Amino acid sequence: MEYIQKDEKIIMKNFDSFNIEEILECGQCFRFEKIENMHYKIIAYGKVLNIKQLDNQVEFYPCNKEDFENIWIDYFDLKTDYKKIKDSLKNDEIVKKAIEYAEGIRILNQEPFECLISFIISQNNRIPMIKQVIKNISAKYGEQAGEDYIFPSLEQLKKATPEELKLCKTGFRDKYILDAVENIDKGNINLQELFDMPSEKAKEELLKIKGVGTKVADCVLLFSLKKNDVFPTDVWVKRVMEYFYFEEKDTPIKEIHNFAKEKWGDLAGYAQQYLFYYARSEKIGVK
DNA sequence: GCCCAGGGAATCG
DNA sequence: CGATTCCATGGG
Repeated sequence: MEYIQKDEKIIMKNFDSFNIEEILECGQCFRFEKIENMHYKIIAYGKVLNIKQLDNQVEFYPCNKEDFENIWIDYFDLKTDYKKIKDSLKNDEIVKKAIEYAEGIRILNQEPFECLISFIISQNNRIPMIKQVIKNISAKYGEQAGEDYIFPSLEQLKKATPEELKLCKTGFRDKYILDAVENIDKGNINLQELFDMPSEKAKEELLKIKGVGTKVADCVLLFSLKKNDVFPTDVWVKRVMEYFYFEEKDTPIKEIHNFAKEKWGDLAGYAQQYLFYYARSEKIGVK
């Protein structure tokens, strides 16, 4: 991979395994907007960024070299060798098919606080609605950046009341958001420390929060805390796993986790993303 | 009107 | 432990 700065743009060339549509539409991230085909706008790390993918290059703008190196290389996981990961996972014929369906998926490294609140909102909710609620919360508590709003910091979200959150369409999840904010504010949970803990220990910490269960915790671990061995199992992943590996029989999440851990080990999280995107796009296992 | 959504808490047994 | 029920809201 190479990149150069040209005016207000970073232009990336000679990259591998990068498809902006697949990266953003694979359900890991909610703060993006499709401008046109292969042109998206994202909001993260206090910035608004356009990503426009052409045949042999990807443009990031507005963006300078400093931001690209300090923020976006890690955000887009550009130091990770996906070719190697995919080659290893392709030993499994089913995952191989899922990978070939979306070779350009990458797992983003999102901000832990935003990721945590976002996946609390995701529970028993639909993706367009989740995006709307996060947008509402950002507009109410976050800082404005052009026509957009940055997701609020802990200090900003501390000011929220249950009544206000409900006006943002959080539904019954208002108290869960506030419990997360309170736990972090009081130092009961330190998100930064979770980076240095093994997955199981970090997960225990997240589970202290009311409204955070196995699935939400696993998403936060995988999408913001670099824990690539976890296997978030939502309705789609459960369906696709049962369909391909458990003879379409109803299978407990625990059993699916054990199966994934044994089969894919430290790459389970990547396998999950390929399977999720494939299952949701092709509606695998839906009756 | 009915069903369900990238689930989890509360309350059973 | 596992199984049920409820939770707000909106779209199909």
